Amino acid sequence: MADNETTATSGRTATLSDVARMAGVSIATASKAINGRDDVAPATRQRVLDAAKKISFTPNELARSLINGRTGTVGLLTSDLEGRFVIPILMGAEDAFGAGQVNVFLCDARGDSIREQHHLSALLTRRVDGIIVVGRSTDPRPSLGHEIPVPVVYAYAPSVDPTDVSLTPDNREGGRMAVEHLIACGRSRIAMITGDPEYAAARDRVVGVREALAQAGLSLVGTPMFSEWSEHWGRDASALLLRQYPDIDGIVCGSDQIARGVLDTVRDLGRSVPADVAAVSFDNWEILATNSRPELTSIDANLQQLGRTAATRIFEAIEGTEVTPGVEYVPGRLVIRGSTIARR
Amino acid sequence: MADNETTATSGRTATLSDVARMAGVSIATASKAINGRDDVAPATRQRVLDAAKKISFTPNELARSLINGRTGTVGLLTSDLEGRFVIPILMGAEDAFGAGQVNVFLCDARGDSIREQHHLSALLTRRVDGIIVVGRSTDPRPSLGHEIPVPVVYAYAPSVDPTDVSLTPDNREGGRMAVEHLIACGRSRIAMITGDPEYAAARDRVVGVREALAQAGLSLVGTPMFSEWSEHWGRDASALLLRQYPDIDGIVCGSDQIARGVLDTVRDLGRSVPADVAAVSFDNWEILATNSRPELTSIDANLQQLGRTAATRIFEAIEGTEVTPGVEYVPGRLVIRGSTIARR
DNA sequence: TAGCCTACCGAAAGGCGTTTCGGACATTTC
DNA sequence: GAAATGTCCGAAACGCCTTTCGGTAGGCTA
Repeated sequence: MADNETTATSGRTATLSDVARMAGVSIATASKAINGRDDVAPATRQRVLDAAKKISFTPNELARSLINGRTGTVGLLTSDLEGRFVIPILMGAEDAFGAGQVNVFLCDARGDSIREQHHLSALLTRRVDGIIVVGRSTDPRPSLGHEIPVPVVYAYAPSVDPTDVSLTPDNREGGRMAVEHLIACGRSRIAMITGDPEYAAARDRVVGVREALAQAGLSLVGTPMFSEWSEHWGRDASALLLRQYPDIDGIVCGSDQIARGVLDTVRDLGRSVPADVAAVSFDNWEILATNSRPELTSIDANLQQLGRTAATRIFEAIEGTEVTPGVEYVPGRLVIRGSTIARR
Repeated sequence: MADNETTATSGRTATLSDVARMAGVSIATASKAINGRDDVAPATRQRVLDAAKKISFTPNELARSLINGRTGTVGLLTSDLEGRFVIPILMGAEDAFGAGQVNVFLCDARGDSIREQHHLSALLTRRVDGIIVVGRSTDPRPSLGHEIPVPVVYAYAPSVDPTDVSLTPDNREGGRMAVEHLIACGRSRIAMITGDPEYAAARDRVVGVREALAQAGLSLVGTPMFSEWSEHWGRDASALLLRQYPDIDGIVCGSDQIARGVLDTVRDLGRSVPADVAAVSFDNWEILATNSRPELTSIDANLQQLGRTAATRIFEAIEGTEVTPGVEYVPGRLVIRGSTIARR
């Protein structure tokens, strides 16, 4: 009677030995039966499985991990306060790993390197199989170093160390895409308004813009306007620009925010978008891009793809495949909306 | 010679027995020395600590967890595709747990209950100490049930089951706060434009708005305008409203997006914000609220606080403290900006 | 019938720590 | 000088599972 309490709710969660006892087999056999290994008679296996189901047994991953040295977990170390980049990257990683196969520890370092270090050691102590580091801009960031016993991939912000593995959006190619699209829309008097020149993203996109223009035998109208990533600057800069060069028919905006400011000003000046002036921007931040009038044509950085690739790289490194170090540039994707092509 | 390879880079990460061997003590003593327990002579302890540092030993959390039954991990199960709610909640939780003490598994169910179930069992198999479930709206969501062997707290979206522990923003109180602020700003002809009436958030806020108005001897101008959470609707609804009731001097907007539409229309109609019409909105989504002209006065849902509280509840439940079930309403916070008070 | 294979099962080691408990030795106390 | 007390350390069990390896029983061959 005392020992008859073999039901599910006995003490805490069921263990393998509970199952074994219930099925009248040894622990070893129970393990083999549950894991689908041979050397178990069909009838025995069924008995074990029934018992397992009855007490809703789930194997303890910790013990498993302890044995095979793999935890099936990955750390995502971010400094992206808003989660704007990290969430798509997380989703991409989950996709690549296969949902439920791998779980992700998300740690927010909040731009504080002490906190980052703290989280890093916590992740290592938990024996994650790999680490993805997500920066908050596309500017290169310090490396975590090479003392880390698991593979590390830098996403969004590349590592300054060329021997690390980094993935970052291809801003230069993005600039080219923007211009090529404007040209395809029949524009030729193209200007550029962008954000803080301290940002590599701002500078790289200008480079791409210039390249594409040159390739088409054109050049930028005026100089690229650098200042800050705000609607305010978009408004001010476009006012300046359109006053000085009234014949502008296309504007590349460094971000969706800037583009929204530009749209406001263009409308205030009595011009129409896209009929008179077409605008392309960057980021494709849905909340901004699809709520303006007209909606914004924007270059999406393909972050989910970036996350998938990051996860794949981690995977490869874990499997022992040689991963070539360096920065890999992930191409963006042009999302066409009303700011360049009038809806019918 | 063969066994002299006791340096850090021998095989893989160092284990406790490496430390013990190096310090010339037993594993038990090494453990005690490192964990600061008594029964170790100061000199011995130092020897062990030196050895540990030398080979940069970090205890394997998995083995630890296996012993004491606590993993120091928490699952954050979200359906919030954009990460708009989940990130502040994550940060709040990290704060409450103490950075590095507890790590958070972030799982994105993407609104798919199959995937949610998948993630849930993955979390349980990893023996998380607790689970926070984050919904994507403040509408009640299905319970995960009571079969789960660890404490569960529902954040943002409460559980439909009143015996669960839920935390959700106090939208009703938010509505009151909005109106009280408008009244304090000298407004008395107040209307409301909000989103989809299917959302509890939309309805609850209206209730609060009505209460506060009644308390001041006022009533809503017109009926609350329900439709969708978009700038577009904000524009259309405010145009309708201001045509019908030209003397409106205050508008409560159901979201920042709606408010931005309202701002556009008010300006288009030649009125000024806040001089002629003041506007208060909800969410305090920085990107929207601080980039409009004027900037938006908005009710912040205090999500970080909500995350902290959720973590605290989990903690209490883990510690065995009795947590009273039911829905706890977390008050918002009025953030005053230019849409209600002209900047000097 | 002896010998051998095969199919199935279980004992035990191992992974990495923590904790209990008892032992060895030194020091005090009467 | 014997007993009692203390200090410090180590053997071993434990947590939960996987895996190796040896053993048993039954069936088969010669």
